[in-house]
Amino acid sequence: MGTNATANGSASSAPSHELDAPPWLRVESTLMATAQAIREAYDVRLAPIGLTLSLASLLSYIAEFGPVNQTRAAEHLGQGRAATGAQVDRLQQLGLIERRPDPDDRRVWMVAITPAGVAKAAAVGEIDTVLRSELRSGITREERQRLAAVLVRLQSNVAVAVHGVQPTASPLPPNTTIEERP
Amino acid sequence: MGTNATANGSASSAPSHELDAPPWLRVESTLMATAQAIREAYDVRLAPIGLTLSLASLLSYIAEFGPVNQTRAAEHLGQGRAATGAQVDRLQQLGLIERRPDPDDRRVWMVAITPAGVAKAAAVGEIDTVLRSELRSGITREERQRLAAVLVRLQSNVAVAVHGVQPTASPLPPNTTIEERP
DNA sequence: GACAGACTGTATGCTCCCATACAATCATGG
DNA sequence: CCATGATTGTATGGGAGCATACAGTCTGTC
Repeated sequence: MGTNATANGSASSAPSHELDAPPWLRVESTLMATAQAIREAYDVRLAPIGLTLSLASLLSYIAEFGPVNQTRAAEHLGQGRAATGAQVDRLQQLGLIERRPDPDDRRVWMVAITPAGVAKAAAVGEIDTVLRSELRSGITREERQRLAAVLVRLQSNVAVAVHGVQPTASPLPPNTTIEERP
Repeated sequence: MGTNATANGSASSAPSHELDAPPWLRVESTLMATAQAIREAYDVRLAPIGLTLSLASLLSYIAEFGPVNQTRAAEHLGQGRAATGAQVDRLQQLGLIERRPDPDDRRVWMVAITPAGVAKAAAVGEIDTVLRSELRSGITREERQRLAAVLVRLQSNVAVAVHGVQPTASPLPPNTTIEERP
């Protein structure tokens, strides 16, 4: 889980309990806990309309960028094709998207949004706007920008640490958007 | 996945492709992607010694804070008891920890570290130190502190958004440690 | 034109976690 | 004492994702 408190102040038991935590992972730990908490918050807010964060993300993508094939969508979402295929199945069962054959390529399914999907996507957009504004309360825009910059730097360092060099034009660089609009 | 590039510069296809991304989720998206990348980096680095991030985290906790029961460990790691139990099983199979009956309470298993576990925990510590220093390259300490502060604020906002009020002394506030040592 | 290679979507097995339900055990009020 | 409630650890079913393997299809080269 991730809904940890912010600073549990005065625990009742040990006094020097504040800074024990895992002996390693400090900022990194906070970062990962925060990410999970955000994911959870989105899931909670999206549950009333019957979606999860990943499904809503896929739906929004299809709603905005016309019919696409699944590989494109998977790359954009930074997932594998298998996972995306399963998500497409579910969205299709919900009647929010539909698969159309590509006349030019009999292998691919073009995934397109339905009218019901358009409505759902609008609802997702509203929920996102509201939640995001709540999450950003008390955080200035400059802070967000600095945060994003450090995060990007961190991602770059991760890429170097894992793959040796940062992937220049790799097939999966979608989520790297940085804040630039209010 | 999370090993996204930092800024994919000039894609070959569309020119205005840089800032499209998911129409919602901006800083939040970057945050979550970064967290996943970090988790992956730890998993990659820990794989040679046969551990995963969650297992290593549990092992380190047991190594540092003597024998504990599983519920305590689960709370500290911010997980459920079931997941922790499974992890304890695996660490026990690896001979890194052992379960001892609690003489005062026949329900509980006190989880204690073994000599092999001590050695493994030391290896984990080394890996963590090295990787963390790599991840922090090019990021000043002040930036990290600001980052942590914003993250804590974000977590607080999430708690408010999800639970209405931030959990004051909830039973799971462990990961919230903030950077304070080099 | 035919064939080796690349690509799309899917199926399978694996990992990791949660949420619920459950048996065993403690703790407390009568 | 003993019945009721709480707590510990576990079993089970589910969700979500990955990596691999696979069949069907396109594409480039000879």
